[in-house]
Amino acid sequence: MIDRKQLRLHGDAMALALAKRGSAVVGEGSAWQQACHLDAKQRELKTEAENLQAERKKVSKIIGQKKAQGEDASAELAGMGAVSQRVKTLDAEAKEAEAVFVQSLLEIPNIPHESVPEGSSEADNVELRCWGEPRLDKVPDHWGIGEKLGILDFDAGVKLAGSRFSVLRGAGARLERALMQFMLDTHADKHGYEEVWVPAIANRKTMTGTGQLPKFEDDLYKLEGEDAFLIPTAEVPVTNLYQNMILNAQQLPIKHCAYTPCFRREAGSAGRDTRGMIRQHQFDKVELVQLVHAEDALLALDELLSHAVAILEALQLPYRLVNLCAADLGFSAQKTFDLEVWLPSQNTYREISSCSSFGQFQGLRAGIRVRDAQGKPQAVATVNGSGLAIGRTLVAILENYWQSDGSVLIPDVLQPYMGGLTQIEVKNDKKGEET
RNA sequence: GGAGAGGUGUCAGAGUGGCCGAACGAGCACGCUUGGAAAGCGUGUGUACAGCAAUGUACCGAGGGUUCGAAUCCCUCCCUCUCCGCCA
Repeated sequence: MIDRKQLRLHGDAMALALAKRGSAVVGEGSAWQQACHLDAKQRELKTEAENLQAERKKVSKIIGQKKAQGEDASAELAGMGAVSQRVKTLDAEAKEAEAVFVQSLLEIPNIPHESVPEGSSEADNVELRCWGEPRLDKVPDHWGIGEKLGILDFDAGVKLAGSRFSVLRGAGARLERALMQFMLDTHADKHGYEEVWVPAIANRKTMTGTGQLPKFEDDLYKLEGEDAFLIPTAEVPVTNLYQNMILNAQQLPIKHCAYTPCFRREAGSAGRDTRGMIRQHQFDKVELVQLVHAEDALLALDELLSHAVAILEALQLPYRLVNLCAADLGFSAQKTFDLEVWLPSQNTYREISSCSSFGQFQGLRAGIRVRDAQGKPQAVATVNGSGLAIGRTLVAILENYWQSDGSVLIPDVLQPYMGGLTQIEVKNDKKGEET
């Protein structure tokens, strides 16, 4: 959530910065315009209601005193009913205005940081650097590789749940688990993150705290009969661990890593990546989350990014680092670096981690604060990123470690987690017949 | 799922219509005391919004209602605990 005081004091500058995301964000009928319009109205109503309440409080006190002393209070009592009615009306109006105001505030995206490149689409994202030697020989799609090895089964996923679900078998399932363990161990033991294990279901308030709601309800799986959702990322529960808390300055930085399954409806991506494991309704991810002082946000982002990078480099997967332009920035993000892994079958880099700073945006929404030097609570800044998306990492390993005999080598660092297995061999087992 | 109890400030815990933003205590901070510490004494100690400020208003799980006036009475919902049932 953007800061309402900032909105009032520096509205024009904010509008300018927001427009980097696209003119519609601050255009006619936008939440931005509504918020600007409602701010003054909402305050006027509140002031009026408060004044009347003060009046009522004063007179009520006198009535109480008089009655206590057995005096006649009918003079004061007269007309108070009407005042009370008026208070009720005004108060209701003020509350309504406040609610609508906050609602529109919640629909305004974060303000891009000044270091975010301008742009109108993902084509304007800026490549910062590449690492590793991209493999340029002909490599089959990961689903082809996986099915030959008998470790990927998309038909089974469809049968059990529907499209965009898959089943891992044998060394594939083991590889998924190995990646999870390797990533968590690395972040917990080497990068200083405290591991947490959290629910994969979050309620509306929690979803609002990190910015998934109210705008993106269609992207979430909602639970029947309950006001709760399957989480699209561990960011949601992990960040909200500190929802409505005032932290001590010494507690920061807070660094958590967590594995969770993630659930996304992929409502807007019909037809994209329909084959394979790239875009699933359910996928595994190890997430990194940091809560820091506002002024440390961008430094923390660099640090967190290096932690995600460390996993890619340990796995010897070629990648490139991209600075997202304003138009491609997520709703809550202030600045985002994407890490894209090389997929030889597609002859391109594909996103495998997204590391963002949210500034105080989530801190303001979720009510996560820390006392400053004066003892006043200030919203914390949040930073998070994938470290990494496990399914896509598995895909990258299949393609980058594929050998022309059809087998796939296991990266050195994963072998201990695979029971010493050094490669996955082609299997010739026949599947049963579908009936 | 059934029955019961309960949700008050950092914690513990009073408060059943006005003198309650809220007792007493603990904790914490500062000061005094001390060779130093403990004890003791004193002072202070919530959040949000509006305002340059003085200050005002709101908040006793959430939302409604009754009343001139609600932490306190009524209704709805949420959550926690205990017992029973079911269950990985």
